[in-house]
Amino acid sequence: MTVSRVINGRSGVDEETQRKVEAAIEALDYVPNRVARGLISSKTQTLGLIVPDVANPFFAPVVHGAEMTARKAGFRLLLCNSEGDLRLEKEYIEDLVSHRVEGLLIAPAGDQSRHSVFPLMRRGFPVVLIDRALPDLDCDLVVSDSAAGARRLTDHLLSLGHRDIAHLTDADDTSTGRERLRGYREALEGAGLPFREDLVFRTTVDLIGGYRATQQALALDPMPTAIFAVNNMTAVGAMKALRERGLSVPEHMALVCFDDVEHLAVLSPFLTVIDQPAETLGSLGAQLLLERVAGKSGPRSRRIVLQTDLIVRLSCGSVSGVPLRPDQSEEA
Amino acid sequence: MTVSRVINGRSGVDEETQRKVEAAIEALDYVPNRVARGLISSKTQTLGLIVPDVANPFFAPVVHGAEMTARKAGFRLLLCNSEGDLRLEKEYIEDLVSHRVEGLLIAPAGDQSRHSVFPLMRRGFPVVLIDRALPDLDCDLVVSDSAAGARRLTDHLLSLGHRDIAHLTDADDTSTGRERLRGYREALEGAGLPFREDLVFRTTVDLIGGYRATQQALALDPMPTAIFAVNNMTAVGAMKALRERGLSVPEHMALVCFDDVEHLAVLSPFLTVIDQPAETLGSLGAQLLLERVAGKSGPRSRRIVLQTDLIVRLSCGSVSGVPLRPDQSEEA
DNA sequence: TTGATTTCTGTTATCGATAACAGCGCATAA
DNA sequence: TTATGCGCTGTTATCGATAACAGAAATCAA
Repeated sequence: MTVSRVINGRSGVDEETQRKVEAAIEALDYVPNRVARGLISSKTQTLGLIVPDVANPFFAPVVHGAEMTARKAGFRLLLCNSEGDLRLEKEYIEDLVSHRVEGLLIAPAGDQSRHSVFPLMRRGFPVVLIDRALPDLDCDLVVSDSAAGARRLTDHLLSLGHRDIAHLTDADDTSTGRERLRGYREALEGAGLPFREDLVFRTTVDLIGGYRATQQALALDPMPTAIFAVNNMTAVGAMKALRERGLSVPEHMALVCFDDVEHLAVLSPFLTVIDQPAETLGSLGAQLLLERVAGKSGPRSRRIVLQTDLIVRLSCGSVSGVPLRPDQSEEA
Repeated sequence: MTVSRVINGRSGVDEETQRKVEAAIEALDYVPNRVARGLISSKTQTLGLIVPDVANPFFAPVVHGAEMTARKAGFRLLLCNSEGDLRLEKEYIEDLVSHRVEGLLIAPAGDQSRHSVFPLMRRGFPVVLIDRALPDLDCDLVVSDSAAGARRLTDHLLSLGHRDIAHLTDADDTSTGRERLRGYREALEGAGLPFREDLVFRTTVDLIGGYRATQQALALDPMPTAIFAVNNMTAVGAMKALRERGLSVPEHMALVCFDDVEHLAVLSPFLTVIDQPAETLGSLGAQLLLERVAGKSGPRSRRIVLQTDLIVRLSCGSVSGVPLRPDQSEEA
């Protein structure tokens, strides 16, 4: 008991005793057992973060933002990689809960993640979703405005004269994919152009998916003049397919996508993108979660939609001779 | 007690009772408390993994490999990001130990990490180092053969006629940096060329560091004809500096580095690199650690050095008119 | 029928930290 | 002298799962 008092810096311990205890701790390499502490207080000071792909450079700042915010509040963050696999994601959720993390920050693998998340919510377990919403699930949420971003990217392409714009997206099982598709469609319709289902290519939103979808897009006759990839890795896959066909950006094909990634931007400084506030996504998500854990947030769920930035580079060329206008850049 | 028996699938429970218990578990959303289980058994079935930078694409497969191996053995992996900061690294180590992870897999931030790692070893706590060794620390270890890789990269440049080869590396506080510098030096001396300290640029081994070091290298007179960057991010920084000076690879400058990263390779298909078996680094490290946790490994420490692959692309041009020989590629 | 055995379920004690409280010694006040 | 308070340290009970064992009911053997 006295040892416990010393460790936790409580008052009521003689200075002499305190010194003796500290000496003993030093001599024995004693490390207090947080497992036991967590058991009695049911406070593990730990949050869980599940992302579909730690290897995706978009998630690096998300993780970083969440971690910093958690640390500042004296919480640590357990990071798990669901690999976009619903089964694995469910396993991790159960695992983290049984380890008594005090709350979960989840970037869901897909719409079906709701079956894993809903039981948590029903129990009143603190959960915050980031990056992707789940259908029919009234949960704290931090996302960026995908539809608006997609509209801006598409408008940008339209303003440069592009009419046949291919869109590479996922199999309609994420809110981000749906919203970006909606933005794409709205921009087309706003310009009085028809929405063509044959220009929408559904695939896995990674390098290989982008590669294959682009191959299909290039097989169209006439070939589209622009490609709007739903995220960075899909765009990289598109680059690969284009290069193999001897097509270069922006001369033969315009290419735009979501997510600005520093090292990709250096290597392909021509890519026009929508930049999401990834670090903010993570830190705001963690903040909402911490509030909920502390019981400071009411029963109502909070939905935060962050605005995005259009960064115009050189990847869009011009179809009808309309020149590139660098002043369109809205980069900060 | 009967509930415990049902959960753990022990025998000696009536079928009827078992069904009732399972129904109750379902109805109550009951999740067993691993904290309590860990307390009594002191088996948390958890390993810790500390890496200096989760955002570095090199570490993504390392993490993945370690995670897969841990999972297969019924362990989970807590991932922590030390950001190359010794203080943060030390904090995470203490944190994970007090959470009673059963072993630690550490990619150390730098040589000074030994002050955090040594006390663990003294206590007999299971630790395995990956990617980087620590001086005077006799610890299980999985690294790749940096010196040999650096020799091959340098030999490749020499064989193409390059003589003034700049080397971008860190401030001599990681084993990988030292070993790569040694390989570079040995290759030069093997070719009868002097080792020139003025061609070695010490910096932080990230994008900004590579950028600044390259600016310095380009200020030399005569300018080097080749740059050997110690890792992928440093090379990306070099690309940025080169482009700003209007220099392109390989026409004006050869560029080689360690680490092959898929999406970077797609965007810069000219980069000649040493490919480290990153996933193997993670999975072998986890395997050694699991053996040590299980007490299956003796007191002697095991040191595994993995061989690397030279992947020749087009980034090295030729100074003296020696043509590129594509058959030099040793890609699998 | 009675003791032995098997099958099943419940009790007690334990892991380590700590909340709540008990107890001891000493000092000051009445 | 006795009562009251304060400062310090130790005891007991607790968190939840489970090992070890105890006990109850049913079955079997003699």
